[in-house]
Amino acid sequence: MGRGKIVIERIDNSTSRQVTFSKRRKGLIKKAEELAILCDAQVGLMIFSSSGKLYEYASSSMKSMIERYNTCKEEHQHLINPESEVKFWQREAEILRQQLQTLQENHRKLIGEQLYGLSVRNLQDLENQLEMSLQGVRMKKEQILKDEIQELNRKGNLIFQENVELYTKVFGTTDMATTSRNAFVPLPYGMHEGGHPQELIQLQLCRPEHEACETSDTATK
Amino acid sequence: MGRGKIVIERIDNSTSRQVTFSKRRKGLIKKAEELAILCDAQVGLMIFSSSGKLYEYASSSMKSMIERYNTCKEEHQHLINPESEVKFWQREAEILRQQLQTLQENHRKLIGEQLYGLSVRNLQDLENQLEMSLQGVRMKKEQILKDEIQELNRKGNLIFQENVELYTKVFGTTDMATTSRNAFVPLPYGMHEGGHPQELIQLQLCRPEHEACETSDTATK
DNA sequence: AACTATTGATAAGC
DNA sequence: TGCTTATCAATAGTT
Repeated sequence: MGRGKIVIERIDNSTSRQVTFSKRRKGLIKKAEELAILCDAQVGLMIFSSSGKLYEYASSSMKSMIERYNTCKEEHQHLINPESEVKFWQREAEILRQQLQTLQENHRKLIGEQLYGLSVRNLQDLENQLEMSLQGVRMKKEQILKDEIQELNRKGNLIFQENVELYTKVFGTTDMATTSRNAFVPLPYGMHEGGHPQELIQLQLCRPEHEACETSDTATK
Repeated sequence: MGRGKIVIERIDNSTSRQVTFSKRRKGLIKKAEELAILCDAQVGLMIFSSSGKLYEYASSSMKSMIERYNTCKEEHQHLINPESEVKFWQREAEILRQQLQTLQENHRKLIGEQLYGLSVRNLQDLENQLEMSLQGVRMKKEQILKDEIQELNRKGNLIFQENVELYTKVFGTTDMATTSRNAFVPLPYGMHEGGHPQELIQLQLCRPEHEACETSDTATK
């Protein structure tokens, strides 16, 4: 990805090696960070230049990365001294406990418990947040329902067309659509060919409470 | 560098997060290796997927990398300590990390992110939960506002009475009190003679739009 | 350090 | 997971 293709081998010219190191190191760290964020991963990266200078990136902390690495590898070969290791893990647990508590409190506030000590302003923010969330959830729900309906309609159409074909085979006519409309139950699943576009209209998503109430009201009347 | 630009933030959809993780991990390791070769650097890279699996690359060996890292950081004092203690704290941290993750996921769902893969039923529950929360928050907010108003009125009354007393002392009559009492609302802070009691009347709580709707709904039911 | 022509990486789709 | 392809991003070489 440059003006020309290059072979991956040690760059002889020390200046351009240096320049390339600088550029690629930056790119590598950027990509490491992106991976951590995008994929919710824990990434640790350490780079020693040929002159011995250390560059590092860690999505959490390099120390915890190394600890985790060691745990994972079960290589407790004292890569970090044991006493400070105990302290490290104690601190780690403390931090996690803290985070957990904060999150729990947030959660309680969010679900409307533990509202003591909040200002009107805070409550207003919370209210807005909840309304947003609610909107998101409702949109998602409606989307699923709409998709389901569309799928049902699609299947219904297929079945209807099959019916038409079968009818034709049995009676040698395509009249079925018109006759059955009068004779039997109306055609299922919003057929269109020569059919009842109105029925299709009924298969859409209504707002729950209101319309439900209204329809049942008018029905009883 | 794909079919479209993407924002660098946690990918909600777990499947595509997985896929992206796989692709980018590969790319990252490749670039790490290239950097090491091209620039004669020592590169160590460790990646934990969100599910906890470890992937690593090291131009030499990870162990030597870590040792060099520690040396570099001057964190290399070896002391002896029961390993079991370390393990205990590691387990503790792991448990906490787990809890944190669970809670975070719940939280994300609750605030309407990460709704992928939820059933209509789940979404309905979520919606109900959110509505309940919203109600709680709104009640709390109203309570605070009402309390504030009451407090203001109380203070207003006290000040008014003080004013009456002062007035009496100065003019030797309680006339002012009786006249302004005809206006029947207690006088607010720093009111002057013949003040504007109407302004106090406006200090009551109006129901916001939504709740007005909801209450009228439930009322009709 | 900039600047771009190019190559390389990868998002989306299957 | 792997393959394909249209696009975007990284960067090699140059100024």
